[in-house]
Amino acid sequence: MSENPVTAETLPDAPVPDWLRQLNPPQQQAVMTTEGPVLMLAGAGTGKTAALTHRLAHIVRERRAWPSEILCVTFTNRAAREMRERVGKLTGGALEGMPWLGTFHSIGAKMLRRHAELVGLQSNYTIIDTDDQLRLLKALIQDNDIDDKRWPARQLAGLIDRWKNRGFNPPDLDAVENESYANGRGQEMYRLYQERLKALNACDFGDLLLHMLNILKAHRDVLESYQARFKYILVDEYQDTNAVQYLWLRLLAQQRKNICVVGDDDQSIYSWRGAEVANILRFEKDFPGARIVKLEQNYRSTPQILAAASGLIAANSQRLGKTLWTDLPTGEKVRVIGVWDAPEEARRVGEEIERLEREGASLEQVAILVRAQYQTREFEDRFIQIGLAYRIVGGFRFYERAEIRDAMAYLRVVAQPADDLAFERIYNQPKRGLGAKTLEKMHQHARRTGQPLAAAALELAGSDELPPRARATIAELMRGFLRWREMSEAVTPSELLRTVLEESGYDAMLKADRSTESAGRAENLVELQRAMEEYPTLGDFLEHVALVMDNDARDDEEKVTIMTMHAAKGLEFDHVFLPGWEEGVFPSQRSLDEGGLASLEEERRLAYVAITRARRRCTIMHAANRRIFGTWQSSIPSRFVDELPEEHTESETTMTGGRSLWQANWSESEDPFAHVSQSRPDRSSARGPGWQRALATGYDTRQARIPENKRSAASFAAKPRSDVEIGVRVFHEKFGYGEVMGQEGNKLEIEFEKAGTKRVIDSFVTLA
DNA sequence: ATGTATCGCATTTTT
DNA sequence: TGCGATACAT
Repeated sequence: MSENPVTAETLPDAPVPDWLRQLNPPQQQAVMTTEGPVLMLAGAGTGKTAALTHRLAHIVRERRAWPSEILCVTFTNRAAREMRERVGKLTGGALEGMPWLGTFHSIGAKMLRRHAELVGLQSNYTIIDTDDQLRLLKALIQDNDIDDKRWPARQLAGLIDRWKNRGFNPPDLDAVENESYANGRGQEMYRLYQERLKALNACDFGDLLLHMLNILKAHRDVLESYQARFKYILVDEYQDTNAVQYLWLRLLAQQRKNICVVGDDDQSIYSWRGAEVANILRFEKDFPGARIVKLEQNYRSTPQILAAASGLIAANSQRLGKTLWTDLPTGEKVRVIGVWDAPEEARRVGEEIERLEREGASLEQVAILVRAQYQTREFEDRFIQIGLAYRIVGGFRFYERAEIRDAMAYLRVVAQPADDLAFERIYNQPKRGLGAKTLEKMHQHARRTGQPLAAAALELAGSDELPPRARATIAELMRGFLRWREMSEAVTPSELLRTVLEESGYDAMLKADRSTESAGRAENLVELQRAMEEYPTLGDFLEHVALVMDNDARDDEEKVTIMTMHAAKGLEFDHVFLPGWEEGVFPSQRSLDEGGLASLEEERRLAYVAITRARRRCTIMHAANRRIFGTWQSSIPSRFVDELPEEHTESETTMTGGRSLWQANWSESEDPFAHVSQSRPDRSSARGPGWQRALATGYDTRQARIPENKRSAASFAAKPRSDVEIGVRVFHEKFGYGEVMGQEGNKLEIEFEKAGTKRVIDSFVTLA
């Protein structure tokens, strides 16, 4: 059967196998059209992953290719994992490896390990993260007498990143690009940076793709071997590909042209990171005769949600244009709620969620999507107060924590003695009394002798260049590394780490530290050891950390998810809250200022993505006052609010037409000040001049204006804890240690050592 | 070498 | 407002 290829023309006659019947006709077409280029335009919620996974399974089941002959690229580890699982199920789990299913970067890294020598690296090269990158650039900038105030390392990092994304090697930069850093020294710095990386046997993220592209371009034999291997190529989220990724794919697909890309131009939200929507728009030109399949039936959202999103995105000019439809039953209109200020916004969301909970909704199906990370704080504060379980996605990732990176740095030096960046990170961590002066000496010596830092340090320890104390300390540290390196051959990575932490004094340092975080840090390190157990060699683990930095903290408790709209792409929730729809916040001021129409349209696409995450209910909010960078600013509703089609939305506001917000709140409780005067005596004078002013401006009235809602399940009803009383010392996960100053029902007033006085729910603290 | 005061500045983010 | 970096004192 495989010698009789199915072409697009013969498709109509091809019988659709039973197991594909559950797919709709366009999806079936996308699956069955295995030969030749295919562009799948898949709107939000139209079952594109189903189509993609079925297509993969179909190719394998029909024996058109072995799993190892299919290249399937995604952008995130999450997407790759999901794909792997779902294909596994479809093919009866017999699919042992899909070695070439993964993110662009992990596939790039894998290929590069095989051909590293072609770009002057060894196959055990280190993948450095942005933190290392920044430190390296900083040193470079200083060495070259560039004023890092005027030309910050961040900026150079950003430029280099952009150049790499666009496929530029240092010689490829034109005058304009070169001028963009330090008056025409951009190219020079880029070149020096690349040289430095090579000397360190290291790569940054951009290199994983760019080096590989260089290799494919320069070595026909390598290119041909991959062209021959990959009988089929599948690409997810094609609208997010940047120039390098595009060039990569075009080279690899050139021979067989069996490439299927899936994307949605309306969901392109990463152009600021180098993604080029143009890639999807010109696919037909690159691959003449490409079959275009549109997935337009939405299986996710109610007609109202879909209509609101469609109406909004229609305001964009640059679109391929799709018409999403659904036959799901009618639902509620999209709600638009105007509130007075950000704290009230958080309060409203909290109340709504508690209501949903009472109605039987799972917190797992509730999400709050914000434009920027800083907006999460307001909700975090509020949810802690009312005792609502939440999870903030993004923010600090596990592998970005200082203690984890320290531990990793030790392991990196063990695995790769030339890893100066790692050595520099930990040579005085824990504090050993080695400082900037010692480091400078080590650098000098390293440069003179052309050795890595660690080797230079070892030599210095045997000379009189350094004071005796420093020499002894370095010698001790280096003995440690030699011992650990020897040991790494014999024991598992996990055991090695345990020994290193113990012998380096890192454990002892944490134990000695009585601060709030040290206990958590120690736990994180134990968690790291646990995670390492899955990896046979140190190298395997280090690559995993560099590339698969996901930390799906799999906890069993049901929680509301708070995250950015960007992070939410590809996810769905029954109930979605979209706070902060105000001019300047969303669309963000920055994009309005510098990006012009193009970036306004990207913001609009972001709004589209956000709304289409909702399955059943979508609530948009805007506040009239918000504190930004410490100062209160009044704001007007986002233009996106006006762009929502009226017939599918329902507006409500707590403060129009003279009916003021606080009046609305008063009506809920007979004496709104009762609890205030009890727990906050200092505010009993709230009706004085300060109060008048507050009424007029909206400042500083939050405590008074927020009587605990009586329906707030977590705040009331609960019995006070009997084991906590005034004067007791307690521990709180977020605020640390503190002393109980007051108790009222299940609420405690605690004076925290670090965080000041807070009111918290007693179930959130433990006895210290 | 290390701890404290002050200044400045502020998206989105995966790998 | 709150964090991080840098400058200064110990």
